[in-house]
Amino acid sequence: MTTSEPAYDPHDFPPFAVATDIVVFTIRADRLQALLVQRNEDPYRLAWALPGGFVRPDEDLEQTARRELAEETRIETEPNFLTQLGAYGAPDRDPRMRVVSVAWWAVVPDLAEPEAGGDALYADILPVDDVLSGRLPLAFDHAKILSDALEALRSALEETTLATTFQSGPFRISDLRRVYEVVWGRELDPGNFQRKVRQTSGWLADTGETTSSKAGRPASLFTGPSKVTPLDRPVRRS
Amino acid sequence: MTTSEPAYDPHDFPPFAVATDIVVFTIRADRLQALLVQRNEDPYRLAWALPGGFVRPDEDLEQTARRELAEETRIETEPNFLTQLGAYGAPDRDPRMRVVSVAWWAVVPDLAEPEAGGDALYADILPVDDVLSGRLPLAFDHAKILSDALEALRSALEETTLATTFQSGPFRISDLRRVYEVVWGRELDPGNFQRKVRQTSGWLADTGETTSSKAGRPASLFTGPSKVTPLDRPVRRS
DNA sequence: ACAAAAGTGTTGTACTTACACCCATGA
DNA sequence: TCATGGGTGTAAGTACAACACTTTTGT
Repeated sequence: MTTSEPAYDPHDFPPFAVATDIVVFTIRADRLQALLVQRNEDPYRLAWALPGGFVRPDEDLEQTARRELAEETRIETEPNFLTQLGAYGAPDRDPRMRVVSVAWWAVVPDLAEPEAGGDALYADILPVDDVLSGRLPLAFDHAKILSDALEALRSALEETTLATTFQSGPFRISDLRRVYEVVWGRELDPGNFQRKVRQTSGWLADTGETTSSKAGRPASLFTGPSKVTPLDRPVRRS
Repeated sequence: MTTSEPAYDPHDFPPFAVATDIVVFTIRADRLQALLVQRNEDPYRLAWALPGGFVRPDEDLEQTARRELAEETRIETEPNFLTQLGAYGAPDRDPRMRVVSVAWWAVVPDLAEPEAGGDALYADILPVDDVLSGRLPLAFDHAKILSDALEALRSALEETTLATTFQSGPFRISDLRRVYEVVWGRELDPGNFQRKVRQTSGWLADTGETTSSKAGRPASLFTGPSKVTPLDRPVRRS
């Protein structure tokens, strides 16, 4: 065996830091929004950023993300609440030192105004559009992470029953359709959507309740599955 | 704002190391195989493992993976050859120190017997089945990484034109079908598969050549697209 | 009665599946 | 001639998109 390179010992080099960044999606006012925090530390002090922070020595990666989310925004979550998006580690992504960040994403029903804590000055829920269009710049490479998370979300709506997790209680089929329309930025045929989701077994459970509607015929109310599951046939996006 | 937690400075703690692990799939002898190296260092000295190694201070994550692949197995690759699978960072995954590893995967046509180099004693191409069944144990959490990469590969065959990248030159449609059958572990109808891939525009380019067949009617030879692209309609796996 | 939203019917097209069958070659 | 794999034909079944239409409520 030949060894053309000298042995590399990670102890010889300045340390890496490992962090997490978290994208939490919700729908409010018929727009897709994400939970953001205003930084209270340099670099990017006062800039908006994804919640997140450094992994501690004996901490699991997902646990870090859940802890930071709780510290910075008071949102408490279950294990497996977050889905891993990937690792972001360009050498220059943090001016202080080399940081590799593991990004996660999740969906929550519309929630109470978040409370800030930890390293965050404020926590707020802001439209994803505003970030992607550049009107709302984010710290570090967080706009790229948010953009990648959005694609993961759009794809998950095609392939899984995830959409129901945007709902906090029993919902109408048109509420579910609205989720698709908001996330995909495209209108869907109400009749065809109705059939599609009703025919998919294991997705909706009819509560027997109906809305006392403000306008139009009352709608049946449904609940989603207890766990997000893959769909046999996708809900076609195009 | 309240700060219930003391500020955390990553410099206060023992450093993390960031590494990469790489899954390279190929098909040989009608079996799905992966490139593995035999470790020449503790821990897990002499055990089989995925190729990979530590990220250097000024190195991009994908660049690390490509460099390690070249050092350990002499396989030279282009940028964007690798697809990121995710980050693996359980606190106890490496007994020496805290290591977070970013995993990548890729497909190559069957290749010459790989040459070992760097930290690897040997490099070889071994059946994925043998790892997943437990007959061939791997170091660290590499069996889990390989299993996750296999699922990503199976899914990519459904949704993209990736299958052609298993072929080194012009190929028959039945060669392409064999890729699906080997990766999915399931036989496909030859006639229907033929129509499906021929009708998908942007996938196959007819070279005009045919095989001088050993048995049966000669087959047209095709080449794949220059870039892997998503399919409008998936090749259904189930 | 009218507006509005829920939900069902209908029809054409596209795709999938199973499997029969023909085609072109080597032995 | 036969065996072998390449490739096409065909028909049933399924799914989807477009859109008309009926149902059930509030005003």
